[in-house]
Amino acid sequence: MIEQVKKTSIKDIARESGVAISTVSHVINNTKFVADGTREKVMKAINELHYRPNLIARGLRTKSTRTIGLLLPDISQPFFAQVVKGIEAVARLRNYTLIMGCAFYDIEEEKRQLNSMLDQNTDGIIFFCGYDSYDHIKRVHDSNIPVLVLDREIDNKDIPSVLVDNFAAMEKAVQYLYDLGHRKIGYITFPFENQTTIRRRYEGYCSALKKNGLKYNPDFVIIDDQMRLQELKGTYAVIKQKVEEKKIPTAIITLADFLAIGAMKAVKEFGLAVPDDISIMGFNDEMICAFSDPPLTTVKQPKKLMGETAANLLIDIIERKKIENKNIILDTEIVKRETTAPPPIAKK
Amino acid sequence: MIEQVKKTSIKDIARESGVAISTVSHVINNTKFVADGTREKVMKAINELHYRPNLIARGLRTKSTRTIGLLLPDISQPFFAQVVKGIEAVARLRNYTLIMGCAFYDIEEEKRQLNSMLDQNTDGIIFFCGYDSYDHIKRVHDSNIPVLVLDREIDNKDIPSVLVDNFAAMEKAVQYLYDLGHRKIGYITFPFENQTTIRRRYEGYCSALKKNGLKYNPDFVIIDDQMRLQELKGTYAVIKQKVEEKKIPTAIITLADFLAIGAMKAVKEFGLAVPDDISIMGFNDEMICAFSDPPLTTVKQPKKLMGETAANLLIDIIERKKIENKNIILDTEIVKRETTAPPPIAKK
DNA sequence: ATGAAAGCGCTAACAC
DNA sequence: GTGTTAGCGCTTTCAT
Repeated sequence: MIEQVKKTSIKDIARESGVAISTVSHVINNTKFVADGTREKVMKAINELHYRPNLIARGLRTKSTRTIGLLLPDISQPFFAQVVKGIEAVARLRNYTLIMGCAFYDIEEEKRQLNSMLDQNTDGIIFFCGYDSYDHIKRVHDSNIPVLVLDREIDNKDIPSVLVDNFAAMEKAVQYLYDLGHRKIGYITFPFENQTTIRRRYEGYCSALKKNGLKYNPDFVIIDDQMRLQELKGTYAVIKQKVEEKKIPTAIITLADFLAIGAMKAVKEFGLAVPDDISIMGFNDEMICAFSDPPLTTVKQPKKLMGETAANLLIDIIERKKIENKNIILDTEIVKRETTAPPPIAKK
Repeated sequence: MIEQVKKTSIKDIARESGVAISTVSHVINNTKFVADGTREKVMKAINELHYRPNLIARGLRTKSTRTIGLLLPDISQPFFAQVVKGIEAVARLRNYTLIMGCAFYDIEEEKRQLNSMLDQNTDGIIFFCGYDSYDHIKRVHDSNIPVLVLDREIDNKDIPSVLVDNFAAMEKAVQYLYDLGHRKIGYITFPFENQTTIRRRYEGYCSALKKNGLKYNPDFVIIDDQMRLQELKGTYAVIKQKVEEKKIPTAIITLADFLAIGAMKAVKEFGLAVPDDISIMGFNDEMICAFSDPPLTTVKQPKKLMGETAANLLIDIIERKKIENKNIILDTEIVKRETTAPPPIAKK
């Protein structure tokens, strides 16, 4: 049978160095002055016995675990993974441990995991994306556990947040296509009843049309749920059908790059050239965008920065640093590549 | 100043329901028979006060935290993220919490994070990929903390592992190209001094050449480090140069899909058609493979399954279940798409 | 400058 | 069937 080797504890160090437990604690934590000689004896014992404080015991005592919880929809999606990279980097740098859970847009699952993180006494929690849902977040916030919402809009400005201005980003993108000469601009999105970030992009699209005197044409707008879990395949299938119905705008902008890449494949199979016959634009600036054929014009979200900003803000709050602004909005930028060009008519 | 609301503890439940603390503990954990009436009273109090056991306190007492640590190179790389998805799913299902750290192939960083996980008393640790390095893993294993290596070969069969047979996989892939008629088969890889998984693929490549009486031609083999951190861009740059030197095989196989996609772009820019002039083959079967232009032939690693298998095996070990085989090898399979075809000469 | 001891919330051995 | 209590490893108050 496996037998756990007993780890050395603060007691062992105290005995070994001939001082009291509390003294050892004070040299470890620098929490009181300890005479040089004593300190050295203690350090010697610590090194010799390879002592490392038990964080669980410390956590029980201090109520601080130096742990942050991260709730997100799905780590396997590149956008999420890249943001998480930023969070992880800062957590590590600032000496926090990251606990991660994926909820796959299931709000009950999210709550379940939230509870299990709370049970672990995480020092703070990041709600990264996921469906809109307010109550459970507010409840945690109200019980004075630091929380932060990342890429997930909620009205309550009391709750710290890190967001991108999705509305402005999409408005800018559509404006870019308009300025290129496009007047039939299509939009592809998931349904967005429960996801404000996605709805904001849609509203940005609508707003840009309006600003430029363009009429909203439902034939050019695809709102479909089958794309959500299968961004590439789903979009491909949906576009295939749309193209057959001959309802084709001169430019399509999508909610996310993978939708754009799926769309591009479908469109090309119908003999349409990108961007000569139709312009296509994505959103996110995934790594792959530079290597699609042709390389995809897109809107860049500062993924790593989003993660870093969120982690830093949350940890600042946990550590009760002074916060100037707890609702941070990050900028996006259009990355022009080769899938966008003036429409065919304009060129003639 | 923020004031933590005191959480309700087992004591509160005992008082509220008029029983002893230990009784409450027993109803929570089903660890002794408790009379129905008493149990009900306790449950009532638990529900009314929304009591949830403090896992930190329990962990201190029981030495079990229901937590598993995961050390990996970089969560932002799709391959890793997809495997992690499998790990996370199983951990969640079996009621374990996942602690994650990225070490970016820095062995010192890996050790640092390992230590911090150990400090947190994780019940087990998964070493997922990363550079070869044995000692720190062995040390943990020897101190009877469950560990598992995933996609990271080490000789010691005492240490549980989940691997893919990289040697056989690459051999099969090269054989596939050979059978298509190719006799000049190139290979693109990172250097592999410290990474057995990557070296195995290379050895599989060499072995397949040999088996078929082909001579190893250094002109067709690219081993370059700049591709590691910038798989797409790096490969693109490297290939660009190679093609200029006119050292072009009729088929190229790569260590990873992104290398293949970078290579494809470079090759196409030189006016070479894929697969008519040159066949290209990747490794991993990333989601994007089906949507590159043309869709990429590749070797599929069972990413999610790797994660699930690893998590299940580790947890089985943690829970001291009976293990039949603690060194699991998973199969790969060739996914034929449209970047491979007989070589131009063979077609004439 | 150092030590003794209480107590964080829980489990489990033991007593009744 | 239920209660009492020691103790997990640590921090922190209070004495000395």
